[in-house]
Amino acid sequence: MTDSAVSRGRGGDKRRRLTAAAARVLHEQGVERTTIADIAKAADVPVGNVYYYFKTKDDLVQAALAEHTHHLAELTGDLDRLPDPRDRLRSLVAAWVGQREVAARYGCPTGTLAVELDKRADGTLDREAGRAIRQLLDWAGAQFRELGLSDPDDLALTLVAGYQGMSLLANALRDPDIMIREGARLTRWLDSLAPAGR
Amino acid sequence: MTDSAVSRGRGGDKRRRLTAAAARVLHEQGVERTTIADIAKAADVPVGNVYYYFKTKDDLVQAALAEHTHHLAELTGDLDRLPDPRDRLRSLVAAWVGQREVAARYGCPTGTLAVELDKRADGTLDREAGRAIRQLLDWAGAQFRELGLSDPDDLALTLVAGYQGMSLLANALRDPDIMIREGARLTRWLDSLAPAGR
DNA sequence: GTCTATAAGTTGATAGAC
DNA sequence: GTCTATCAACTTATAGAC
Repeated sequence: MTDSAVSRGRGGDKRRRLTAAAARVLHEQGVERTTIADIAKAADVPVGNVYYYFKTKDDLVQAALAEHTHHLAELTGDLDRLPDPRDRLRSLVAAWVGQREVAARYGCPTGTLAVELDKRADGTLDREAGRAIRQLLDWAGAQFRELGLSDPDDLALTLVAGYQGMSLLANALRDPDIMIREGARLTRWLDSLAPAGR
Repeated sequence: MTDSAVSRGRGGDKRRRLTAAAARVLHEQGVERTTIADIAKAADVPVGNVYYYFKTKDDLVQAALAEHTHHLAELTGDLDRLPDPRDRLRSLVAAWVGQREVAARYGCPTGTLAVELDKRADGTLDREAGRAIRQLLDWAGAQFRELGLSDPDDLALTLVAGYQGMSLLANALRDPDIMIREGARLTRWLDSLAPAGR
């Protein structure tokens, strides 16, 4: 193993480690309660060194947001392999329910981040989380459209709103079973949808 | 007018002014981004004087939370005057839609507060917002029960989750129309519910 | 009871050694 | 490229004058 390989293997991935740590810690603690030191510690990187990779704290928040959207893109990419759009949507709901323990403790990563960033009055990152949610809406809308259902965008809105609502309640009440109950309802709802008229 | 009346009229309601200001400002800016000075300024009370009425910042947060639950209790109290439980629920949805501009900018007061407080690892106020939400769940459950529907608590969960979901999406996408679209869907859903078969 | 001044502690960010 | 030491700003909370 060469020196450069060691350097890459040990220290060269610090940016990646910081991004992953930011995604996790910001989800768990929220943006405002998380300090740069918290993220640096979680990533095992010296505090002052963070600023070599990210000029500001907001840059770290943005990187965490990008990490979550990347994660979502991977998930929908996998689901796209399923031939039936309805199965893709059902599997999406199943994936949400599978994350119920995390959701009950910390909520939906994107949803809770959006709530927090939306409180900002300055025009910095207050709209960024909305784009991540729109990505999910667009994908779900495409599935409903492929199923030949009318008002596919309305259906996507209902599906995603259902997910955000059950995540928030599961979190606020600290009860993962809420994800199971509401997830089952969403699945029944998906099964009941049929193309309009005759 | 006596001196004491003046004193009550001008300065004696400072605690009330602080509570009202806290409820509004904490909803708009979030807990962590709001300083005591922000609340004091909004209430027109000198900064250092706040600590005479509230020992800590968390006491102010708790007072704001109580203000929101009080507001909710007033609303459901008014709705209780309607003879038909289904009308009560329909009016509740209408009230939510009526608040769509505020929801699109700042989200549901209780829901967004819950999201933020749930991020706390210390056992201070992290469960307090959940109690406020459970109050709404209980009231809605009672209405569904009075309608003779089966699984009234599940229905209440679906209703409140629908509200929280549409508020979060309207907020994240800055689009009050989402409240109208999803509100109409919830109303149709309420209309469609019928007691389980004979 | 009301308010001013300030203490005590924390955080984001930078300068500069290595 | 990496890290230590430190600054400057901000925030909660208190002490004490009025």
